[in-house]
Amino acid sequence: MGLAKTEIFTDEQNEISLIGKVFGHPARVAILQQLFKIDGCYCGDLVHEIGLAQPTVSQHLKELKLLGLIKGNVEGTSVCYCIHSGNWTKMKKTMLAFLNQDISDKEDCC
Amino acid sequence: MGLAKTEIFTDEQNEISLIGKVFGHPARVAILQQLFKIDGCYCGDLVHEIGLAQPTVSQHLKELKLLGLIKGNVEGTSVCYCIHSGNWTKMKKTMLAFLNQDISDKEDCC
DNA sequence: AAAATATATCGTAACATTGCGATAATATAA
DNA sequence: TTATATTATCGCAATGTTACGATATATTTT
Repeated sequence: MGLAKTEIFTDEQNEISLIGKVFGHPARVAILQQLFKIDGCYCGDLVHEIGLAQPTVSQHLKELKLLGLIKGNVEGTSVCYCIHSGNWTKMKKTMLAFLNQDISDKEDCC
Repeated sequence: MGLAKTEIFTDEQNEISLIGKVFGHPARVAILQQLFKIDGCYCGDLVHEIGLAQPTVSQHLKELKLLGLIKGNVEGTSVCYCIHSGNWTKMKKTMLAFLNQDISDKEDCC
């Protein structure tokens, strides 16, 4: 089917899975790392940096924008991209809560 | 194509994307949360807990095992599952490094 | 041994994702 | 206005994912 049954899961579980999905492709990870590295707007040639065709990169940018992790601002003929710091922080909070679930000190039981 | 070009990305980027992928389905998130909640082995009816068919749950468990986040131990006719705490910690380290990339204090530029 | 129980694997249908060529849209420059 | 430059969208082929019925496997019980 290829279609997750989201209706049987909690909002939190679905939200985490959406975040997971967007991190689930190395190109999107690379784009985010690049935007952090630049530490500002990246108006340039992300296509050249990433190494995929322009329509492909554009599509990945769209998914990052859709989840709100990045912003894009038209500036002349090009578009400047940067991390949406507020949404990044929110996302981080959600993921940290999930990742930091306590692991008991006892030995792994199996 | 449906096939990520992993060879053009760094090991770190690919690793993060594999982690993202496994978190990219609410059922797998739910399974992990359940295993944390129980805080020990879960030999029981994860199928009933999750609400998907038994082969489907088994398949999700397999993917979690493949990434090393859980362990399964045969115990009689059933199998006990628990978090692989060592690998969870390693995974967490990787994800935290990615999530905690510094966001500059200046306003979002775009 | 046969039945019961629990989990894994196989096969497959439905849907999603990835990648890119072609092309559209938008803005600047000549 | 026409050319140039940059990004977005469309369309499609190849591959991946999800879900589950059917069935296999393995262990315990009777």
